[in-house]
Amino acid sequence: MTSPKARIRAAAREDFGHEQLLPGQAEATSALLAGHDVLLISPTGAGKSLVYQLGGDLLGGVTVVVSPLLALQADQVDAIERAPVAASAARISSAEGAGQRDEVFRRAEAGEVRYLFLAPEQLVNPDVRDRVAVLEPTLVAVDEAHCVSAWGHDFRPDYFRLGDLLSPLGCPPVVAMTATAAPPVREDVVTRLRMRDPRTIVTGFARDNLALRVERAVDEGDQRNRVLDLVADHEGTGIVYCRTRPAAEEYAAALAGRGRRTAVYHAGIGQRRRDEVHGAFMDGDVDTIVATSAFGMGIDKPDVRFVVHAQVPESPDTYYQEVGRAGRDGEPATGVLVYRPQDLALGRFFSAGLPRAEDVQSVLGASGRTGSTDPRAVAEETGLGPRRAGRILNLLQLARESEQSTDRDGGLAAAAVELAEARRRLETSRVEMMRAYAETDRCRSQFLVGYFGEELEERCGECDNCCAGVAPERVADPRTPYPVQARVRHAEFGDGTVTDVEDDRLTVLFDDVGYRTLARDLVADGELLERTDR
DNA sequence: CGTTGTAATACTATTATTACAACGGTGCGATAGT
Repeated sequence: MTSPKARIRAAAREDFGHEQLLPGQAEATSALLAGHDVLLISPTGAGKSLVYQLGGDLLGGVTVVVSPLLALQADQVDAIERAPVAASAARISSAEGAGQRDEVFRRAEAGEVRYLFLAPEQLVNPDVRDRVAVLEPTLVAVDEAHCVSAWGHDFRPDYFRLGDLLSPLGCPPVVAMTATAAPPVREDVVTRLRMRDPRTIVTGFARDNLALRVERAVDEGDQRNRVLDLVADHEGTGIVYCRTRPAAEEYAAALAGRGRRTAVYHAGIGQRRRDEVHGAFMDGDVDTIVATSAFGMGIDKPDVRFVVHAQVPESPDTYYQEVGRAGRDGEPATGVLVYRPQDLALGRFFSAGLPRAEDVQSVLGASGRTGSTDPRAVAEETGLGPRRAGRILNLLQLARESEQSTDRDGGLAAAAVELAEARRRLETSRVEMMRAYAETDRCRSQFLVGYFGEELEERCGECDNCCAGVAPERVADPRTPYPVQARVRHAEFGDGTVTDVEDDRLTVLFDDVGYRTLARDLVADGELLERTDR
């Protein structure tokens, strides 16, 4: 009898043509084979896809892959069909007609489709859901799983319901994959997908070939000049990230005027143009892409030499993801943030406002009367927009799950509003953590890795703070009463988990108010902050 | 929250000041019109 690891290695070699497995791949796959759910956090390009491919290959049957972008699905379908095992992959989406969809299901029922790709929205259709359930999938893979947390709340509400939508499939093992997940995001993914006793596997947060820098701009003119000069100073391929479409257009024009081979990319330029620009970027016909956050998932070009942020993003989560597109080939690369504190204000604008108590009541009443939790039906009944209705339904659902006590509707509505407020506080605290990153004297890699709940023992030696000699040596006093991961209770902020310890302060992720950085001498006496896990 | 553009008000005039509204990201699916 061969060991599971040997089976996995053999399958990787024979069926997918990989002589070596990357860190975490065998571990994650064997956990799946043993029937566990797996949360796999690992950088793009570190072979997350191979985990569900191997899992599906070895478990047999149909693997359902939930993936957020249609373009991403197309790439992955192609990749599987090119593999030596020649497993067949197909997808269900609005891009195919009813006839093509029937054909895919017919082939899948005949055992000819091993990997079935779809967006969460497809599963909302009961017909699709039933036909997928008939296939009795043996594995469910959720790609870009952080979307469950980041988008599920109101942007793409069906992500929020993904756990519900997957439950008719018979509860096969689930592997959730993402390149970035800070502790609250991990928690969200696990809860929303109803993962059971999940194994969390984390690989490669530190990026030792990436030199991080922050340049502080005094005003808008200074900011603009710095961005343009930074791009001029860098050879090779790069990405300039902006927060708004007009800003992206403006920088692209200015860079093109300076003779740079430049293209602009955002959701307003049309799908056709987006495909062209992406193609030109991959082929090396364009050096510099100036983009909004639309230029994101699925961008995997190994030789990006620099990423410049013309404006500061709303969270370290987003920043890490965007700057992480530099230097995937392992060669030296730089990530520069041009920082003007005013730009942080946009984050607050973009975050959704709080629902009005009367709307919550009206949604609660409507869904009670009709017995429906379908956003469209509730929107119809209440006269609210489908988006707003959907968001409130999500909040009510959350309130039910966390409260258990559904005794009074008034209590439930209040709990829903309270949850919206807590979510908003978390978002605000993320903005503050981004401010802290921009203004820290510490090693920037240590800061970012710490934000994601991991620890980097040594300073990177590459970032501006390390190079300037201002980054303190490893900060944690081993005798600290509040080590990383300790559970604590604060007199004002409530319960939380220590996420980062420095010489003179510590950062705590509070359950109700998000991240807070506390001065060590203020909590030294143990009255303001107490440990609750021992 | 911050920036930008427009209108109203200030007013020896030609422009200066102020008030205020508008705008700002990410994508699925379905549908209407070429």
